[in-house]
Amino acid sequence: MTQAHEQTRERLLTVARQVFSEVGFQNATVREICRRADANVAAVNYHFGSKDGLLAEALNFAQLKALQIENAQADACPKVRLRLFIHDFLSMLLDEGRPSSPCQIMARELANPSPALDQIVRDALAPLHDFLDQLVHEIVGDAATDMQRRCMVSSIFGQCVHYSHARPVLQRLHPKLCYDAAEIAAIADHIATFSLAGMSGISLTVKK
Amino acid sequence: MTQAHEQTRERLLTVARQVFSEVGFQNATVREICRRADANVAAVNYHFGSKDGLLAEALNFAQLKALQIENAQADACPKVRLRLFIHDFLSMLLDEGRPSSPCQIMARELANPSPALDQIVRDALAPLHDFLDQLVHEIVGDAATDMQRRCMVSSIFGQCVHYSHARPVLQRLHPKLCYDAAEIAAIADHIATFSLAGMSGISLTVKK
Amino acid sequence: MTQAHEQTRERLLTVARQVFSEVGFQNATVREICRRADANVAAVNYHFGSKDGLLAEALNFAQLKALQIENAQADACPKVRLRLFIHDFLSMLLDEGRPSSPCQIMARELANPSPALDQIVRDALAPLHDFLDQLVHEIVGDAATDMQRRCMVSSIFGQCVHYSHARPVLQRLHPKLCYDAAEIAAIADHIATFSLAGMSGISLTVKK
Amino acid sequence: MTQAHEQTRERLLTVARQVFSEVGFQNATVREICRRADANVAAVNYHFGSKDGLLAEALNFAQLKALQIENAQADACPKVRLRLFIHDFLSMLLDEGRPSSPCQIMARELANPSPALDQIVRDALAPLHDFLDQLVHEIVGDAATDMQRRCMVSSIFGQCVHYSHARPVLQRLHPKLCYDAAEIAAIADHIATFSLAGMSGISLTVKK
DNA sequence: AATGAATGAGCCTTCATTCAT
DNA sequence: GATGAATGAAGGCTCATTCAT
Repeated sequence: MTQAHEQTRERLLTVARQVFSEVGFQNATVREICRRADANVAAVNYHFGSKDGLLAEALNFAQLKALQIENAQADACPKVRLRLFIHDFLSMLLDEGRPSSPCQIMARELANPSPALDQIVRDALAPLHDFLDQLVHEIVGDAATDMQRRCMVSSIFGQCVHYSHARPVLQRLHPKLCYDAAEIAAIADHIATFSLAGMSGISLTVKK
Repeated sequence: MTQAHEQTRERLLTVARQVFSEVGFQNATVREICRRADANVAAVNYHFGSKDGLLAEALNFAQLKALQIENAQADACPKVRLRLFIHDFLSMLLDEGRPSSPCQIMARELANPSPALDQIVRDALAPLHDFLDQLVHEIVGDAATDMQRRCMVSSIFGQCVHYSHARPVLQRLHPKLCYDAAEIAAIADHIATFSLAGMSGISLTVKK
Repeated sequence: MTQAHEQTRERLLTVARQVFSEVGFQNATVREICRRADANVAAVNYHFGSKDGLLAEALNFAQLKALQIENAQADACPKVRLRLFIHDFLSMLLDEGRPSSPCQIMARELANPSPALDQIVRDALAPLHDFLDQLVHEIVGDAATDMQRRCMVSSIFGQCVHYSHARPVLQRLHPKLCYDAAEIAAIADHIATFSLAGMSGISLTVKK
Repeated sequence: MTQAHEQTRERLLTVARQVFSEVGFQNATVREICRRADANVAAVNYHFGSKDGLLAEALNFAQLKALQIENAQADACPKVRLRLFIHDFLSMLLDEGRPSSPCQIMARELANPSPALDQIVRDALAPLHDFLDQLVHEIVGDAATDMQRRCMVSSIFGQCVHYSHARPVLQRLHPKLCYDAAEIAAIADHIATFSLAGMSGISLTVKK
């Protein structure tokens, strides 16, 4: 029955995203994923060929791409669009309510040269960097060089990802920390204001 | 001869720092470390009790602490001191010439709650955050709230660490990338200028 | 096929009982058990979770319990029942033809506080001591104190177990020794006669 | 300095007897013995060639032999001498105050075909069985066959050793159990009375 | 003579993967 | 098509023993 087949497959993907987000790809075990998906131990290899194959399928960046398209088409000035994008991207990275966005897995695997890094770069990071570069370009104009814009993009992206990476540390430093909607909005607001001022500061420096 | 003992021990620590930096603590195997250090498989357990013990010893943050003390005593205005610190910290994180600074391991383990994360937070991250918070305080004065300063610290720290984390990604995006002294100086300069302007922008916002 | 599963499981249990009987739990290696059972090294952990788990399963005292129930319901005077029980119990302990009765493992682990000693005491030794105490009570009546009956039980039990424990020694002292059915019957007869007379002797002493 | 040499050697033997008594030969580690004896890790191999060699030296049955000679020369009837011997032997086996008598090690290694079993049989068990056989012969005369006397010896010896073997079990069954002098005397008394009556019972049976 | 650093075989266990059914 | 029993490589660790000093 092809329907049951598809259901198992989807259940595996959903569970895999959760588990990969929680403990990382390496720490995740195929057994645990299959157990939680109420599937056979061999199901992962059967449906996806291998654990690596499961990761590759689990990393679906459709939402992230949609975000960029929607943002690019938004009827707002570039600065506001950046502010909006940071908020939406941070939500994907931090919101515990989300169904374990592939972005959270991406963040985890960023620093751990995982078997899927090439794919992640190709499908998510390169487009995302291009998108941000374009947005930054619209904001700072031609005042900044390519290299400078590239650094600004890294600064913005780095700040966002840091809150995902450093969550275990930040929770130790500030035990009250809890990534609810209000907190995420506050962080996004900070990063946006900080970054817009930062970009502006560098543009001014350049003009001199 | 106690010298041979110490030499083996140091060789193990040096190799361990390299391997931990390269592949992370979890992926590192005791066998590989001993092989590269030209020591017996049991050497790690003999000298450090366990793989965890080796990690604990490998994480020596003396250099990082010295950096903070030196910086605090420097005869320069806070903004210049921040600029200097960012440069020195980035050097620890990125310079491939360094003997695999414990800071590089720290960066790797940031997001991977390793067995030594509590130690890392206690010995390195908490003091470092306090140090940066103080420095930011000197720069922005009382214009910013505690919460705002905390966010500024995360923004600065996050940008720095990102260049360490995302190295595999950035090298794929920009194949020419090479963290030599000049490149590190340029990055440090960017982060400092960006952040000082960012802090200033937030302070102004507050005053309104 | 679940049959293959069960067959492997049973083969492992059978071999494990043999090996544990031969060399003791600590000296037994999982590798040797799996090798003899013609199974993979990981089979023990797969089927029983751990070496300890294998021991726990190998210790099945159903036969020993059945022996007690059957004996308690036998239509014979207490003295005859004791004689019968000693014979049956000794058979379990000594008969080389038996599939390495769990009782033989029990005897080995008696003095070696193994991870399963609590289980052994709970499931086998405590009920067995209670059973013997009851039987002794029927034989000597109220002439003996609780403490005296307890000592009688230890004397009976100790004699039986000794032939299991000391087998390596006795075979060195008396090279012709061979625990065949006739020999076991002779030993059981001796222990029973010796013990009945011993109990009687103590009861008489008490009355004085 | 030969004196220090001898002192280390003796300290190792003393500690080894304690450790072997406590945890058994197999569970004992050379490191632990050397640590407690305040000696070098290599001391055992240096002084005794190997761990097995240490066991061989630790097993000194002089006390046990002295006991037998003294008992044989005692001015008392055979039955009283048996009673005395059982008491003295039990003291060696159970008294925690004693400097870890080699007999306690012997009891532990009885059932565990240890590398020193041949030596134990030759030096301790064979003479001891001969001694008991002689004593039993004096008590029952020629009424019992060789085989019967052999069984009587095993019954007596088995009862004694059982209290040593089964200590971990007996302490679980009767938590108040504590082998002090009074308790040991009581147990010895029981075994003696029980055994004398048992021997007598068998002798009578024979005559029929 | 005596040390202690170093050895390497071996232990139990975990895990992604395979294959007969 | 789908299962789950079975696989085997590899991991961290322990321990008696060795050998240069």
